[in-house]
Amino acid sequence: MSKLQAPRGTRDLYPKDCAWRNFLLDAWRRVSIRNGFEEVDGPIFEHLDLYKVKSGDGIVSELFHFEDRGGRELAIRPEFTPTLARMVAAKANALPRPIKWFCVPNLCRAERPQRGRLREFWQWNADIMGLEGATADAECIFTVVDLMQELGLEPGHVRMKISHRTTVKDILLKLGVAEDKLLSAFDLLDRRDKMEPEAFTQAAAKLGMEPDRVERFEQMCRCKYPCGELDQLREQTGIQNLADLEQLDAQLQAFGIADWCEYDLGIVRGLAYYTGTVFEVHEASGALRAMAGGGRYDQLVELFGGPSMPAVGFGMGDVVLSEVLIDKGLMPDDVSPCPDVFIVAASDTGATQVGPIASKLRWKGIHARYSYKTTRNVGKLLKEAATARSRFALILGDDATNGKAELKNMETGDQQVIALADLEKLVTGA
RNA sequence: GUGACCAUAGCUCAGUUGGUUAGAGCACCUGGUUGUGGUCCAGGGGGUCGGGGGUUCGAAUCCCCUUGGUCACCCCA
Repeated sequence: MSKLQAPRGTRDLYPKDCAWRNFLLDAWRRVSIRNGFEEVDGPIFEHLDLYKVKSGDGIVSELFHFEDRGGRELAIRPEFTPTLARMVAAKANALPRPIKWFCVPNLCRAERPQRGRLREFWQWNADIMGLEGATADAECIFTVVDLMQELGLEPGHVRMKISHRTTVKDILLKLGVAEDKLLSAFDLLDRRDKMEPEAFTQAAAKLGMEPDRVERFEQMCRCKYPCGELDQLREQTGIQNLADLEQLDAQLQAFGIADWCEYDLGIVRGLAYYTGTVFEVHEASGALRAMAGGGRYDQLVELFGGPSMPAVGFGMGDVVLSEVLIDKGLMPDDVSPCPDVFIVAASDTGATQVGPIASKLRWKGIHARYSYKTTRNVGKLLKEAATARSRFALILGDDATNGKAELKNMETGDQQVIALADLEKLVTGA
């Protein structure tokens, strides 16, 4: 039995589960497309080396890798970004700018599963490449907000937390952190919640901060600043010119999503990777891990052998998103496709017409089902139609061979005798 | 990868200090005899108690290993 179980951290998607998965993927695609992104995809496995480019050798233990019969080291994709960068780098000069691509790959990571994290999952990625400036950053953030809105989430449910590398850098410098200790300071910022207060203070002091500045540092990284109100941040940091963050702030307001967003200088994300704006979406209470994360990473394409090209993008996984939607009561009970018509044979004569009518309907693109039971008990058959969540039930009696039958609207209960010639029209409402 | 807790039917769970053929609800299937549905009633299938080994006259129950789940650490690209 154990050998026949699904591997750790994977999911079997039964019809209802698969419908839920598609419900999310469909929303991702719908939102991507209306925000002007084009769908791409790449191989489900790549050369292992591709993943070392961005993340170093340490990444190897966290992904599934294998050797093929020719001795090539390969790995199942743990993320899509390297593939994306490779694809862009390969045709950089032929692609019209800006490049706006999205993808909804399934990814595998060899990590221990826990709440919100599995070994195989689906992740929505969208990136804008070849465009500098806060507009592109804001457009990515808008796209994420658009998705949340599409799924019924509200600003009270989730928070878009935003920070900016250059702004935080300026703040750290002003607090007395030396230029060569900046990375360590970012690291400390990232880990602050997992540290004892004394350890935090000690570590901060080591970076060159005076005791009073350590306190200000801690205050700043715990405080949240509303989007559209940067004065608070100016006051607290004593920095008048917040540079890039101001431009981003203006764009977020222009996109009309300020009420979803707040600045949280504790948002750090991948250290060596992001170069400007960084953001994460969290469930409002902060109980779960991030639902989505992204930011600007202007060196990425170059890193993969392409030309220098600015880029901003994000990823959103299906696991935490599902948890939040279920938690908020926003996951529909059943999103499986409903039949348009369920055909019921109420007599032996009617039964002879089930096949011919079903096939005609199906050829017209109508979702038609019928029962495989032999019973003529209409009650039982209607129950089956109801269980299948069919919109209509077509009841075929002895008149079926004369071109007549009864059509029942399963929602309203209305039932009328119809000419089978009118069936398609009645069912499609055309 | 490290640690802690957990594992009985498809799902949610009972199961006395180790003691006869391991139970319930929901779900599923079949009937309620000749045409009206998400309620009824009756019946049925389904578990070698995650798997393997050990202790014992006897193990769902105790011990070890293993697989999976949950949580934290690592990591979070």
